[in-house]
Amino acid sequence: MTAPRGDRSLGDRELDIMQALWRLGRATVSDVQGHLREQGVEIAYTTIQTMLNRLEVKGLVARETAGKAHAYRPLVKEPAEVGGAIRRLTERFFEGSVEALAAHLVERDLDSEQLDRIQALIDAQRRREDRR
Amino acid sequence: MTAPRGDRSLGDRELDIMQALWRLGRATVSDVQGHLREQGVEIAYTTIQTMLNRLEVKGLVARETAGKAHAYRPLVKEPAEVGGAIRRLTERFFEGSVEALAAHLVERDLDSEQLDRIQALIDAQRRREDRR
DNA sequence: CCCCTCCTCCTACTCCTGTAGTTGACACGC
DNA sequence: GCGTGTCAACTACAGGAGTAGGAGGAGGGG
Repeated sequence: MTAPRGDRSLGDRELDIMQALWRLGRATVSDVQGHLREQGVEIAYTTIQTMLNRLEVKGLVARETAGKAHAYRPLVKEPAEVGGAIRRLTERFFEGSVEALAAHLVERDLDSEQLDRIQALIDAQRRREDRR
Repeated sequence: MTAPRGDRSLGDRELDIMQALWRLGRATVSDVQGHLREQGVEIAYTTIQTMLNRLEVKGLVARETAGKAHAYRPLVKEPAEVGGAIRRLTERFFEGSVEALAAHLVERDLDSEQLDRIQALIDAQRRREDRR
């Protein structure tokens, strides 16, 4: 009787690595390590290797044998993960309503300059939609 | 050399339980179980008890011996957790910018009716801020 | 007075994440 | 040919989340 799990999002480190792959497009373990190092994140080579292999098992990245080192390629797109993360957040705290999240941001997290810019975005967005 | 961890948010079930407490205010194990059952979530009594006790150790809930059964009370407010969740999301995917998250919602997730309502909220918010 | 029910407390086990060492293959420079 | 460095593959392990069983106490109903 153990947790079947299923929905579960990625862990922090897994996301670090996925993000490196999203930026790099296609990368070896060293590439990922180098990228993370630039971000100030230091992880052992073998750790990254382990994570990448586990991500492959989960079907989130593909491995291509390229010469000596393997190259890994993300199979899910970043937007999908962003969407998933937003969905989880809204389901958890806003009864699944993205609008309620947006309302929360407007009321709590954004200052008036930011509101101005969001305002402009809304206008632009509406023009886009009208045109269609 | 193990993960010191530290930032990590709550797990899914822990959040289920915290949310039950936020709704109920103060509740026994049975109360929580009943509430979760209404939400269609079925967890064993002792499981909830274990989670609550662990949450107490973490300092997220307080336990009060009330008659026969213990009563648990949330020590963190829901808004704080919502804020934390939003912060984590933005840090992860939007370089820490809440505004970028808002922009994402406007551009991807909200339809024009929702934009209308958000628009109205922005206006209201701005009036509130002007007054100050 | 005994049994049933409800609760607490303790214990245990699995899976997943995060971290990394070890080992062995292989290529390259000298 | 031999060291040296780079990789892949395998192995290991700690800690947290999630799940729950079983022992034992306390109280109410018959």
